[in-house]
Amino acid sequence: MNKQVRVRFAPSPTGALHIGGVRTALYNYLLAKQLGGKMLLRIEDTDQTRYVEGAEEYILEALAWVGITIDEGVGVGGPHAPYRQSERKPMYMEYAMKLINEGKAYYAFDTSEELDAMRQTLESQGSAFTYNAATRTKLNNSLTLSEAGTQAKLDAGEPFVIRLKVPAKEEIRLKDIIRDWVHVHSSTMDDKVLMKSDGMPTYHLANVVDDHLMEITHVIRGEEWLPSAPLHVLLYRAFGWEDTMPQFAHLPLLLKPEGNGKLSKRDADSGGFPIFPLEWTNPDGTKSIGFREEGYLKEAMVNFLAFLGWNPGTEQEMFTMDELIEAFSLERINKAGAKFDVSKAKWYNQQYLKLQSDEELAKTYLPDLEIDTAKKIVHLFKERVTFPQEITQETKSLLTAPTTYDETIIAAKWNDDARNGITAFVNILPSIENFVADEIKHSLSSELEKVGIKMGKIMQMLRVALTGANAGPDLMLSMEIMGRNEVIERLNRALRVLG
RNA sequence: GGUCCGUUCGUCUAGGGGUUAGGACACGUCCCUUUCACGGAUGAAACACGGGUUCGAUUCCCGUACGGACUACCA
Repeated sequence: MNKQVRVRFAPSPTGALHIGGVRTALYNYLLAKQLGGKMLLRIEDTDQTRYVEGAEEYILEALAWVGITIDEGVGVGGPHAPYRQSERKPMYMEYAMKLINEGKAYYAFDTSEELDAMRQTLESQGSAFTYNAATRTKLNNSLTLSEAGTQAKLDAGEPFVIRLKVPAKEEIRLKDIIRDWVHVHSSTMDDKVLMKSDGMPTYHLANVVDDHLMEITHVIRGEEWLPSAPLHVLLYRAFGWEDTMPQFAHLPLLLKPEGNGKLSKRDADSGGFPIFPLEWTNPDGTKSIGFREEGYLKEAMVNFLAFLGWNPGTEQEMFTMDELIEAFSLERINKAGAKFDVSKAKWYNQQYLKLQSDEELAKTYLPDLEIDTAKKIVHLFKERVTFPQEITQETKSLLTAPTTYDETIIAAKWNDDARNGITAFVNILPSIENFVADEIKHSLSSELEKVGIKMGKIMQMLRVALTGANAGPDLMLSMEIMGRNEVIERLNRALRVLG
């Protein structure tokens, strides 16, 4: 009997959640739901200096928007509360002390300035500084100090950090679900800081302790964590938790749409597309656009994101959340980073927009109009736009008489036939019994037949006269929506203006 | 610089020792249509390079190149 699957999404509240973070959360969620497990949300706020007001609320709202529900964690509570690391602060020191007492970690008194200086000089000589077995015997720590000397510093309240004593020569192996075995030699690793001088744990300690305590079975996170994963393995080992260590899956990164490098906010800004799920007000007061506000549907977002780095192996492109839950597998996630190209996201948006009911769209995007009219209009525009709010915009222009007329069409098509045809049409307009598309069309064609003009000859000009534009939705339906009087008015005006 | 990870059409990707290397987006052409869009059809478009292994490598191995991540008392 396998134990229950428990996964976690563990962001830092340092600003708006990046779209890549949403994908990470999604993959976690998909796995949990598929296996009947639990999805946890833990807030990793161990760096008070980077804490940003409102970020946590943002994360919650963003996840809720795309439909990722949290079973346990910040915002919902659970048996392992608290789920905010800052509120778990005392625990971490206890665990760090355990390591110290067992000789697996040690106090270090070197200041960041001293270490920086050392790095600088070594770097200028072309080599790198690593705080590890090779160097720690020459540095200012409880390994080089006498027990009394260490205690004296501690008693004097001198600032210290606690570092992990990484074994000198050992091959660390790590099984990643996506990348298979990864080997790293401990001699290339750092004696990473576990506890900072402010008494807060670093990511590494807090993460391992919490994942263990919260009984996490799968750690699914971005590839940027792969280099420190061996350290985490060492930590599990040091605590004696190796037998219950979670499985790792390091996700490929989201890359810039063009050029090289990791996707960043700058790329999004210059490319004119969002990188955040929701609009975000930066600490300086400026706003960053969000997918939701730009008109992306959550279904499109989820489908698009799921396919960035994963695919079902079939030719099915459209997946609901439930279908994703069913089809998802960590093994089918690929290793290479994916360039983030929004054109596919737009296509998905269009597809999902078409799937929405006319009524639903009418209610949210044309709330001021009478529902039946609104539904007709939605039907007119739904398949021609990418974003739902375009329906509102298009409707506004449909319902507003044109002030200018497309010059090129006028030059090419404004002739006697057009003039006579439209005039004849205007004249029979009042006599159309039922002012609906079919009847309008019927009346128009029979009237044109009488005066001997082919419909195709004047349709373009009729459109320009009515809307000013050279392209647009079905004209008959458009006229039905405008209403008889408006059509007559617009046509008369065009006749007058164009002469 | 060091460590680790990666590399199939422009993009997202399927495939995997013998295939006409498949699909989707974007792009071109055609059809549908009163126009645009939708839809349909169709076209152009890829296995980074060099060595092995093998009867045969895009697929396996090794190098090289290129790309990425990490290299903080940030996560």
